[in-house]
Amino acid sequence: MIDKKIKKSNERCALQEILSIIGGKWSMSIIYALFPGTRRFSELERLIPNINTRMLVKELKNMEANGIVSRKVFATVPPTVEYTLTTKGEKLEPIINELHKWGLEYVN
Amino acid sequence: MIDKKIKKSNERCALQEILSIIGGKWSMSIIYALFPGTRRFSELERLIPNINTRMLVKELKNMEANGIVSRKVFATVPPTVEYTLTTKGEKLEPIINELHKWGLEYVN
DNA sequence: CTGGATCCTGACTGATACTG
DNA sequence: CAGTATCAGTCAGGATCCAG
Repeated sequence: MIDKKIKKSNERCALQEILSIIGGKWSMSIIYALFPGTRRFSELERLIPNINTRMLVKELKNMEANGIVSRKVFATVPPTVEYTLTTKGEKLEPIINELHKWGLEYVN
Repeated sequence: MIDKKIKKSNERCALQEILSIIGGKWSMSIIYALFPGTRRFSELERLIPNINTRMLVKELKNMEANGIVSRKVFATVPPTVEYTLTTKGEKLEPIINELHKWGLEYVN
């Protein structure tokens, strides 16, 4: 939706398209929590401090729409939903790890 | 200012501290524009499409406060201000380039 | 040229209540 | 368990005008 507006801008705007996908306040934390593998909704909610349900849902939907995570629903009682990184999402692992290292070295 | 609130959170929150520094909508575009070297304020404004003056000022101040860019003022008429990446900021180059490549490959 | 000041909108947030 | 709905508050981002 937001993408549409900046879609046809020039190459230098690529970074902004990327940020519209993974620049959300919680996106990277979620991706980070998914690196080890599949997680259930409640696991993510527990693993990511201070996130609330609504934001987690929102980011997960956004990232699913952008093909970064895949969502699998199991028709059990109680319901189970699992989130996994797609190949596209996994490619972000080295980048986010580098960013994380940069933060540890230079932040504070 | 925002940092204060999340300062004492645990390690998993490191990503959020980083995002509070370079997660702004325009931060990465500005850093990207500074990779080749020093730029004047008006150069940045011209190089970064769709940014407005206030946001550029704001982000530059934020990044200066976080030690990512350095600001040099020349007392000329008309005034000249040059912005340069610090060492800390230059360390982001490979990361942002990787992110950029990821975007070119996977966005759209 | 390089910003500061102001006003305004939309995104994010927190708390709570509710559903399949 | 995995969300949706609503109200209300804060804050980042955008537009415009003004100043040294």
